Amino acid sequence: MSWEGVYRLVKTIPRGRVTTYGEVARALRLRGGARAVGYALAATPRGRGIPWHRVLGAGGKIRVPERYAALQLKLLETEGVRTDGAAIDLKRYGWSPARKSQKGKPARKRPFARPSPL
DNA sequence: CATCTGACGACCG
DNA sequence: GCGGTCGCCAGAT
Repeated sequence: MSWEGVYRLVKTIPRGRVTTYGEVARALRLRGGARAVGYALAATPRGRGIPWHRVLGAGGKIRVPERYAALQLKLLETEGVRTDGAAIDLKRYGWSPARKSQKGKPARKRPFARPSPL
């Protein structure tokens, strides 16, 4: 219920791109921080087309329990996202969610968004 | 109402 | 680079 915001945002992550728990938390201004996003995704309702696999831990590390890790990698590879050894390269595939309208600061350029290699 | 249960991340030794 | 601490929240039992 209260995780709706998280699910909505996660659904906007483009195919072939990934973001992190931290990014999602900051975009939504969640008090619980990245942890809250983790809680939300842990309870992701199935069958709603929520691309939970596009959310990674800080540094692009896979952060799902063992039983889902292989599936997540498979889904990502299906979208053209290759793992760079221990983690996904955020410089390559990282995507920043649009933040909730800030006051003064007009969304400065993040060092994140980079042209997709696809 | 009390507890338990998890997909985090910054920081420190 | 690895392991521990700490802040944090909704839902199920």
